[in-house]
Amino acid sequence: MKNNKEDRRVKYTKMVLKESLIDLLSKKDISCITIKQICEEADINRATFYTHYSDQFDLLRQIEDEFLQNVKAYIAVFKQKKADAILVDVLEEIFEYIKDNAKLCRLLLSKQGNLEFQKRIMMLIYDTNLVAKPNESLKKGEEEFVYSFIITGCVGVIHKWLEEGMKQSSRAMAGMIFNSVKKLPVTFE
Amino acid sequence: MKNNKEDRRVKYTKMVLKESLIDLLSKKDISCITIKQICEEADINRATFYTHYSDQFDLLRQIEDEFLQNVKAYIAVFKQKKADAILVDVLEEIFEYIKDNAKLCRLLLSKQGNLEFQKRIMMLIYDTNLVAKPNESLKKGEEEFVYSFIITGCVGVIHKWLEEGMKQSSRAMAGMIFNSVKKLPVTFE
DNA sequence: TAAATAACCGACACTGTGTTGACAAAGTGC
DNA sequence: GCACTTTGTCAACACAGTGTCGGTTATTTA
Repeated sequence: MKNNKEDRRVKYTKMVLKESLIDLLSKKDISCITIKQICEEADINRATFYTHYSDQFDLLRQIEDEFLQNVKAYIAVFKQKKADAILVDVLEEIFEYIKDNAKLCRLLLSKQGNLEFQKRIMMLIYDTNLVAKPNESLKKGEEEFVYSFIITGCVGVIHKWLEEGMKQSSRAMAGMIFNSVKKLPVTFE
Repeated sequence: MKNNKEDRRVKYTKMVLKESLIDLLSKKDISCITIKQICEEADINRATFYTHYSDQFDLLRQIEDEFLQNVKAYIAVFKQKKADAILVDVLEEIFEYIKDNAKLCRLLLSKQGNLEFQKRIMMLIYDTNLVAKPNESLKKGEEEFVYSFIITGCVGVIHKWLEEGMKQSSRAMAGMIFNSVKKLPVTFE
């Protein structure tokens, strides 16, 4: 029985296919990449590709899944380690993580990247309770929009930061976001 | 001589091709749409498509161009008509315009839509001088990020509003944005 | 009405797709 | 070690869509 563990061969195949796609994505748009190309680059038979993924988009989706899973785990560990960490510290930590994974982040947020990924990031931040529910000063219904405003705003800033080569320090970025957001009618944990 | 005017046949062909693509986009992702489908739906010969556009993406790009051009002209007219209009009024007007063109807006900002379009909207707003340069309370270099934060934040809110069926009035949305943004360290015209 | 322009049509070679069945190689449980 | 299962490989297949031809027909404009 193989239980929860994946076959080593499968692991290898998936790994090289992912690497291959990421490599190709830095050169061209996802919709211009053919399955044939991915397989040639990875030196994997085309038929094998189809046993794991339905198409390029499915493969990309799973790369996204993995990335988001990592971020989630990372934040969880950090919050556990420093239970009393204030928001600006958490933000700095997130910017550090992005810096460490700059290549992949830049790809997933590239101009060809779709808005669906942005939305998934929003859901993730929502799940981690990083930002608390907006306070009672807002009318009912409004808080959702302010929340949306903040998260997409943050993603936009991160995008810009990445595109321009991360010249600012993680601390500076965290401070900037913190200062902007604290003025808006929401509270933080 | 045809000078500046376009042949009626060309006009018609381009029009039906655009309509066809917009129609198909509401059903599936741009990269799943074939040129053959677009032409069948528009009842235009496939060879004719190639005399005007290089591929689906080129056609979509030109749809975006046209839309952005309209928005720009619209804002210009409004600002001229009411030279002393304050920001919240301009915002309301923009939300009204979006409402009137909800179908197309929703498509261009759909989850399959790419971030490139978001960027183009940002540039447009920048060009119209709707939001003035951030004030001197910010360190040099920071203002660009705050600006980016606001615009992407706004686009996110508009996206959410459209996706959820525009239940709030244009005035309410304008007020919400206005109240959020005025707290951030920027000035407005 | 005549010349110019644009769309239509059928055909072409070409590339990528998704699936199949037979076979080889690697991993698993005993 | 062994038998058994899983996985990857390979060649071949029919099929879709692509981009590009010339030749023809229809429409527009002057």
